[in-house]
Amino acid sequence: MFQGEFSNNMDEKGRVSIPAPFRDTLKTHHADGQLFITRSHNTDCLIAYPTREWKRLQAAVKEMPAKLRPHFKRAVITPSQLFSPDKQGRILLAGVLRQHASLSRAVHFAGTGETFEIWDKASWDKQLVTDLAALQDFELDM
Amino acid sequence: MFQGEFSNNMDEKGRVSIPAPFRDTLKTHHADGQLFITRSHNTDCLIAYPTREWKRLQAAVKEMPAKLRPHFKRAVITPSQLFSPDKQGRILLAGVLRQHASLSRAVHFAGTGETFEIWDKASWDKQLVTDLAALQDFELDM
DNA sequence: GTTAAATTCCCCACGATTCCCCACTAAATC
DNA sequence: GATTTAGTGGGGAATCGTGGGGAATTTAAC
Repeated sequence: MFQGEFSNNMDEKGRVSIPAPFRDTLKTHHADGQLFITRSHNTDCLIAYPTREWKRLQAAVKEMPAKLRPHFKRAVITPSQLFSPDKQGRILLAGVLRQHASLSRAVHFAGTGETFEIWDKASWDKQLVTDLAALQDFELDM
Repeated sequence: MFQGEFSNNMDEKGRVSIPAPFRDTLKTHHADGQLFITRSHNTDCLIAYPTREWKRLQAAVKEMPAKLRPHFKRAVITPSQLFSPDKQGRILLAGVLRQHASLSRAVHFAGTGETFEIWDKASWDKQLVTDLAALQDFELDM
């Protein structure tokens, strides 16, 4: 499980450390240790899928409304890149992906269970304000 | 049952002791002794869920209005941190959580039955004034 | 095709943080 | 008053994030 929030800094070369807890789950639960990273189709962030989840996504694409499929393929499947963290646990995010999430220096990692998201810290903070505002009057009954 | 109020001090390293009575109930009523700690979605405090209650929360997320779900996931589920108190019964809260509750030194623990809340002492005191004011003209009939 | 420049990859190194253990003090219990 | 328990502090080892150097590879330029 990918859980928790972590902020790391991207250096001048464009390298960012994957948070250690995420590396651990990747290593222990996902044999090949590889990550497919692509853009989110409806938020300003990137989503990292371990191989198993990436396959599930591809299966889901086949099930989605035919009209949306080409859009989704171009927007999400095509720009995806395969990563394996280097010995220091870092990845090098380049070009298209970095731009889509407006990544500059402060990079925010957010665990979402089977995958995790990669945000620019400022964007995340902004999003969080919106989230909390939307929940202000919500009462959870359990 | 988590019941009562307790104040402990966070040290320079960011460690806080869980009040002994809470540790006891955790140990006797919750086999794994683990705590999920996360943001409260509508108050300036943190909420600690034993595993069983955490599962109930996750079930509740599936039942909540679809519009709110992504907000709730980002604001509450993602930042959650899993703890098992160390040998001294302390935990080390991550920056994100510490900030949400504005925790500095005096940390206030408030039992709420199946879960308990973690407040900055000053915020708690302030909240209490509001609570009492709101109840000023209320007559309880029972 | 050859050379130059830029990029990427791999390794080492430093500083900060975190984790784990031990110790002290004050309060509670017997 | 002696003994246990709770909260707090600190030291040292290990881990993590981050910067930088240099080799290797790719890309661009002539």
